[in-house]
Order: sequence, then structure tokens, then C-alpha cells
Amino acid sequence: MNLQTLKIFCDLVELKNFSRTAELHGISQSAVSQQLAQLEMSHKIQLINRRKRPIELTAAGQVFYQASKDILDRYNQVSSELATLKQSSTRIHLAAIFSIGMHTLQPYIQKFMSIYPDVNLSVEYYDAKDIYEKLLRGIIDIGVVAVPKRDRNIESYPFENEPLVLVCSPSHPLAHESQVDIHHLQGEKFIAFDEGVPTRKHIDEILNRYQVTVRTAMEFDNTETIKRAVEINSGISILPAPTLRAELANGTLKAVEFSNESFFRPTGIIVRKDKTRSKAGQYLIELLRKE
Amino acid sequence: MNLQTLKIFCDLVELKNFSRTAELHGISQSAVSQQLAQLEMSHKIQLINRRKRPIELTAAGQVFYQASKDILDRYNQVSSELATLKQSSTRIHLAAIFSIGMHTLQPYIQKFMSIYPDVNLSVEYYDAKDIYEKLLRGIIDIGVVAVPKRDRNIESYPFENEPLVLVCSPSHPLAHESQVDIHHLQGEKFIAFDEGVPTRKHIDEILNRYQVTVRTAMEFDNTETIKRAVEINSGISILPAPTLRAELANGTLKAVEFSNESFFRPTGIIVRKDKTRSKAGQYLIELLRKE
DNA sequence: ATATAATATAAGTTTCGCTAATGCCATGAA
DNA sequence: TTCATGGCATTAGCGAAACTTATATTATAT
Repeated sequence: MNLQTLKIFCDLVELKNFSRTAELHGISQSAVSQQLAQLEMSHKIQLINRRKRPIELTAAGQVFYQASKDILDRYNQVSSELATLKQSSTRIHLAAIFSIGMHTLQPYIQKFMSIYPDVNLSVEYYDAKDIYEKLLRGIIDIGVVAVPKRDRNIESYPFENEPLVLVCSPSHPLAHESQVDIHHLQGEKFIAFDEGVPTRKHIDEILNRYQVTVRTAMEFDNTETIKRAVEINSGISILPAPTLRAELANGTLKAVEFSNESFFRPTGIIVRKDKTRSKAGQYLIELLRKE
Repeated sequence: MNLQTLKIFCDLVELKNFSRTAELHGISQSAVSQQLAQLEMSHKIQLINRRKRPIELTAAGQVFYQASKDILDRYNQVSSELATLKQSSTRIHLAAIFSIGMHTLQPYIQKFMSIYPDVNLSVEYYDAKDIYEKLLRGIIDIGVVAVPKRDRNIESYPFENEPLVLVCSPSHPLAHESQVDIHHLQGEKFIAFDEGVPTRKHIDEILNRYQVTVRTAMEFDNTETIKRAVEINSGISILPAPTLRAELANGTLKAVEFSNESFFRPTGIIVRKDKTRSKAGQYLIELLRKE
């Protein structure tokens, strides 16, 4: 039983003419005849009296016509309900931590929007803790965080590895070096991330590996405040290079690479494992992830 | 959109398992997967979350599940309504005039019942006027009458031609002839059909053709009463031979053929032109009609 | 990490519905 | 009544769609 057949039956009842009904549906008169025959065959009862011209409904036909109408109405209703749901499901919520700025995501977003121009993409910024929580609660669809942590319900894919550099005020002695050995940080006043920030742990591990101890002068939960503190020479810090663009350009800060090796802060895309993704969402994830 | 697909979707939702759903419908697991994919494709929205095991409905899926249920319910409802209508439509009402006895129809009815054993066939007897009226009102489906009259709304087909014979009491002078010239009826006391009975007109025409005048002693609307009148020698009559079987067998009446020619009373099957006929009804008509 | 159970995908086959051509039937005009 | 005409049914052949089998992929538990 096909809904299309019911539609054809209804139109046939209303038009009282096989050929015109066929034309309306873009099929042959024969097809309409066969569909009706099949309908009658499957119920083993005549629906239309062909011994009269124009054709007329039998009692069974009238009953079936009403039912067909009801069924088609219900189907059209659910179709439009789904269409509405689809609209809302094509809103993708992406959230990134503060230190992964718009300038990092911009090229990806531009590329994405050019392919899915109708998708409503929202980009917001929270701290890492909020991103994990909102992701699990289903409020956001994709998160971009630093040093992604493993979680049973979260799938993570690597994103960009951001070079970590030494940051200091232009008046600081190390400001004029082109490279610096990490051991020179020994005993320096240091502006660090709060304990809760994943990047803090990551940097601590690097310092530990080289057995360097710094004097933690201040702790902040975001790069902006750290940069302000370094600007007024309250200490030095280690930050991801992409976060320093503006300050390096206008000379309020100096960045120095490490001579020992290139340090990186890994960033990653995180999504809920169990959540279904729209085609667009899937594409955005594939665009962002790097294998 | 196929109703079968909706049924499969509902079962899938309830069983939460593709393979078992497939088994339930007697198809392969792959087919279920493909049908669901097609369903989602046509609405461009995901209905089932396969990233979870067991599978679970998406919001859209829940909406669609309810609609599918509604649609299938409505369809089942109309199906059973049609089944009820079918039951009543497979009752065929056949009506014959009194003088066409069970013994004439019996072989046809037996043959018919052997082919359509489930059909509820009712055979009733009325006078010709009632048969025409009930046929037009749709109370009966097939009529068997003598000398069928033409009518715009009635289709008639020839049935058996019944030989017309002279009937008289065994004590009547003509009773011992093997054949009789119709002219010998001149001036005889005659037991006739009522004016309204078609056979009356038919017999009158035959007598007129041979310019024979009889003395109409009595008029009755049925053969039985005529036979009783002839038995007590109230007069002679002309009747269809098949109506005399019993009386000829037990010797209460004598029948004599005419020497001039074989006279016949044509009988016919009548049906309403505009009425749809079931397969069984059509078959019964074809069984009865003689071309 | 790996095994297992479950779903998706791919290729080949069958089934089903469509078209085109033609036959049959109902209706109205001559 | 008969014939012409418009309209529905029927048939054969073909092409698209759905099914099956086999295999790949994915999710979950151990």
C-alpha cells in the first residue's frame, strides 16, 4: 500500500476521470487504472463503479475515500512537523575556549559557510570546564579546547598544535634574544594559568621535564589577563603564539622561541559520542579535525 | 511512501533491533536498514540514533512514530470496514417468477455453488411486477422473468425458452390427442392469466396470430391456481411445459403439443444496467444467460 | 585492546510498476 | 437501432526500485 496510490485515488474521485488524474500525476492513464485495480484487488472489493459515466463511488469507495483523506492529511501534518524540526536541527552550536580566538577558527568557518550557507552556525566562548559541561548537557554540539581530556562519553579529535613561546615585556632582559634556553626561566617570576586550566598542567609538565622551577607570581584563568600582567612587567609567561598577534604587532609584548625544542599546546575538537550529527555537523567536524 | 515501510519503522522502534524486525517481516536485515535510510532520506532528517545501542528515537523519530501509528491505525480501521462491506456485498439476491420453479433453476444454482461455495445466494419468488420494482430499488440483484420487457435501466439476457402446451383435464375430449391444431381451441372455455401477467399478453398474441378466439372463463395471476381450475375441468389453458411436471406424472392433467408450430414462452435474466456486480454475480449471470 | 553483536554498504538479481499499443464498453447522435 | 466517440481495461515489454547475500564498519563489554 502506497500513499501515492491513495492520493491518486482521491484525485480520481474528485476529477472523475482517469486520464486527467494520470496527467495530474504525470503518469499514463493505464497506470492509474492499474493502481486502482490493485487497490480493489488488495481489499477484494470494488471502489468505483465503471459501469456509469462519469464514474461514481460505490459504498465501499466512499468509506475508503474518507479514510484516504484522513491518512494523507495526517501524513502531510507530520511532514511539516519534521520540516520544522529539521530547521531547528540545522543550528549548530560551536564553543571554543577564550584563548582560541576567532582568528584561528575564522578560515574554517568561512569554508564551512560557503558549503552550507543555510546552516545556522553559532560560535561562542566559554572556559574549558563550561564547554565540557554544556557539551554533555547537549547545549553545544562541538567544542574546541586545549589539551582535551579523555572521557567515556566524549569523542575527541586533534585540532591545531599551537606553538608555545616565552612572553615578556619589551623591557625584560630576555626580550632581545632570538631564542632562549628553557633553563633560563629558572627562578623567574612567572604569570601562570589557574590550577583548573588544562594548559597550566601541560606547561607545568614541560617545565618539570626540564627540571625548571619558576616563581609563580600570579595566576589567572585567561590569556588576556596574563598578557596584561606581563605587559606591566609583573613577570614572564609561556603562552600559545596565536594569542599574541595583536600585542606583538603593536610592540607591547615580546615573544621568544625556545631553543631546546618546539613546545606545543595540543588543541582538539570534542563531541558527544552518542549524539547524532546532521550532515552539516559531520562535515564541520571533518573540516576541523586533523589526523 | 509505503505503508509497509511505516509498519516496519514502528516495529523497529518497538523491537529496537533491525534483524528481529526484518525476521518479523520476512525480509533481510539489510532491507530494513535500507527502508529506514530511505525514510530518513525522503524527509532529510534522522529518525533513529544509531550511535547508541540499543538504538533510540530522535525527537523527529518520536514525532514520526506517533504519526505512523495513527496512519496505520486509520488504515486498519478502513480495512476492516471494507471487509464488513464485502461480506454484505457477497450476498446475491436472485428472484424468479412463481412459474419458473426451483427445478428449472436448480442445476444452475448447484453449478454456481460448487464454484463459489462461500457466496451467500438467496433465491426468492415474486410476481413479475414486484421483481422489476425490487430490481430497480436494488433489493434484488438478478431477476428471472417471462417475456422480459425493455427498460432503459434494465439489461436483459435470454434464458430458457419454455415450450407452451395445451393443458386440459384427462376427461377432456382433446386429452387423448397426441397433437392438436390450435384452431380446435376456437370457442373453448379458457383459464387465462390475469391481464397484468406478461405471459397473458404473449399467449393472446399467439391466439390472435391464428385468429383463434377463446371464451375466457377465469383469470388467475399464477400457474398453480390455473392448474387447479383446469383439473376440475373448468376449462383448458395454455401453460409452459416445465410447470406441469408433477401433474403430468400423477395423471391429474394432460398436456398436448400443438401441431401448427412449437410455441414458446421466452424467459430472461434481468439486471440493473448501472449496478456493479461482484465477480460471483457476474459469473452467475453468465451461467444463466444463453446467447 | 579486542571480541562480539549489530548496523551500514555494495553488487547482483528479482520484482514491480510504468508505458505504449490495443481492445472493450458506455453514452449520445443520426 | 446503429454508429461514432470518448473513456477505461488489458497486455507485453522494459526500466527502476527493492530485495538478498556478502562484506565492511561501528558500538559496546570484557
